Amino acid sequence: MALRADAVRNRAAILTAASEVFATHGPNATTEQVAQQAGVAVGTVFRHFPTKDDLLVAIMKESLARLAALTNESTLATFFDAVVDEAVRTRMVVIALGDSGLDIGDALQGLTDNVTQLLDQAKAAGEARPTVQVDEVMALLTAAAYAAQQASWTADLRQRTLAVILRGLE
Amino acid sequence: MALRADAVRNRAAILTAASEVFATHGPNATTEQVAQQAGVAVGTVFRHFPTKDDLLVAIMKESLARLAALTNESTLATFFDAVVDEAVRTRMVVIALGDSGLDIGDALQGLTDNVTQLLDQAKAAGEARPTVQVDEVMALLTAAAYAAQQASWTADLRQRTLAVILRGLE
Amino acid sequence: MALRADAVRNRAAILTAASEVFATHGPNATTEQVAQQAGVAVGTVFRHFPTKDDLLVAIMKESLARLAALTNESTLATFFDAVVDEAVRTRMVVIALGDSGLDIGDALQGLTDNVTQLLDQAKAAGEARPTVQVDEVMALLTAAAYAAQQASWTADLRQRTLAVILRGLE
Amino acid sequence: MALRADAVRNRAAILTAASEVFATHGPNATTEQVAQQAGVAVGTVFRHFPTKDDLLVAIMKESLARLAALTNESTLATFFDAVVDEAVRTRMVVIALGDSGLDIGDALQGLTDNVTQLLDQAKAAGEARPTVQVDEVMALLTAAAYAAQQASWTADLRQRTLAVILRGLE
DNA sequence: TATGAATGAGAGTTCATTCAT
DNA sequence: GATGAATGAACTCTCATTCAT
Repeated sequence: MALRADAVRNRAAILTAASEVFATHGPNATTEQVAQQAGVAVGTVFRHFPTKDDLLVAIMKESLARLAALTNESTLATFFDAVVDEAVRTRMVVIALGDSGLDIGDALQGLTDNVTQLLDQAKAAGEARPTVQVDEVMALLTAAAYAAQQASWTADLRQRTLAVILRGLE
Repeated sequence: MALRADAVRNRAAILTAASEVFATHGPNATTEQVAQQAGVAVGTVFRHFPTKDDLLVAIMKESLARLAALTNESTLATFFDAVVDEAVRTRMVVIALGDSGLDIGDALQGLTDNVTQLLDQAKAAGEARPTVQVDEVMALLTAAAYAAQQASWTADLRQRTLAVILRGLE
Repeated sequence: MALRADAVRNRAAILTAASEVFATHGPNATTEQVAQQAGVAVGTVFRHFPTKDDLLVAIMKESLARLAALTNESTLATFFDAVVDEAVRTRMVVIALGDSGLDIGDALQGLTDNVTQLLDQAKAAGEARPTVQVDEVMALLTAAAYAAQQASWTADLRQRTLAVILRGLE
Repeated sequence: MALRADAVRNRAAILTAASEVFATHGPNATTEQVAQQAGVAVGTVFRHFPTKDDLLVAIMKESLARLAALTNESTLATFFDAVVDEAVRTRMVVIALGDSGLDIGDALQGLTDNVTQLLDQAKAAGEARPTVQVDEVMALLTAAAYAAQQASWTADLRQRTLAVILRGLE
């Protein structure tokens, strides 16, 4: 139990490090790089995440969970913003939302459930037309997340792009 | 001259092969795989494209050029469709349109010019509001191309997603 | 004293576990596996046996000691049987008897002494010809132990193989 | 075809090197060691033998084939000698004859066939009793091969040990 | 003394790239 | 120009051993 504290701290450090490293260098960044950034040895990374993919999956799920948690206090509009924020911070969400071969189906489903509620609220508020379905909203979120990766993406461009999507949903 | 013909044929075969291979297995596919698919030896691939990145760049530019050529006979709506088609065929465009780190700036600029014309026509036809700028259209094209990668992307979902975007541009 | 009891119990548990684990998975089995089987943590294994080789040596010596103890109530024939039994139970004896590089010289010498007596008795009983020397008997024991490892080794095959060797000693 | 010469030479060099290295350091010796001994880079070893196990299997089969070839000009007695020779030269035979998890079943069967003939001849010549079966002869060959590994194995000891076995077969 | 997390040297394997033929 | 074998740096993962708790 005592040692557990260190372990928990390390696990967190590794996840944080992994987020940063993969965000900066993409998913091909080395496990070694992650370890260094986290200030631990490679072995420690592998003890916590037996496979590089496990690590990837973990940070993706974290990202998705973070987003799912936000849906409570969001409208569809602010949620699009949040997704873009997350996508900019960790390049991973986009891979997560997109079609990686990694097993994150459940986390994705969880998010989809929350987005469904958001969509229903938006419909009730007259901000989304009744015919809109969740899957296209998810697709558009993915799309927005992806577009947000561009280096040239300014605050202004971002605002204009999201505006188009939101207007399209009405 | 006879050899030159072979070389030209090989270059084409390699590009075709690369498109297929990278479309199927993603950009981490092996140069060796490309060579096999093209029916040549690895050395030949490297003679034509000194670097794997060169090969990647080449097929991206091809994709972008193909799209640029289409703008003549397109409206904004049909062009979105075309981009999605190309994105589905070669997974590369999306990387090309997106922020890959590869040097395809010029090809991208060429496409942007053509899209500008398309946008102007759309505005003239009342299909895009006057305030819309090219960069957000490019962003949305990228976004659509990306969303199109999903395995779950059905014809119906595609239609609905693009509809949202197009409606948003009006 | 109370703790000492624990320690003693642990040492025994580790040895037993190691026997089973190495018998099943060969000498490349992990120290971790041994620890789990013994129901202790790795650290404990290393406290008792500073080196994996030490552990290997310990269980080998145990095996050899077990066999040495048996010589009192054996004839050459039944002893061959006993060695084969032990070899089947713990894959280690065979390594022990063979040329492992591990330091078990003394234990081996102890066994050799006992076998010498067995051989003398056999000669007296007319079951081994006078010219036979211990070293070839030891070699044949090793050989039998090794042959016994085969997966295909049936009770019948075993009996026939040992019969040949025993007949050869007469 | 031209390069093939180099490749063939390398393949042979690797096999030879592997034999020596594994004979000296056992099957846990590194692929890197093999490569160095062969005077090639690791990649070359893996090009010829995609897996370390493939390499192991290859030299085992070579050994077994070498032995199988010898049966033509052997009697049971001289064949035992030959097996022991081979076992001393390459530690691998013994592993091959024994129960490795490696897939050499066919090569082993091939050898068994030849030994069957040798046994039949021995029976005809009155040097093996009619009741002896091949499987125990194979077991004894394995056993002899194994015993031969001992560091202490002198020419004299070897002769005496094999004599016991051969006498037992009569 | 026991625990089990951390270490880090290595092992097997891959792959872009080079170069002899 | 084409071939495909060779290269070797790099990468993922393992495991004996150490050490903080």
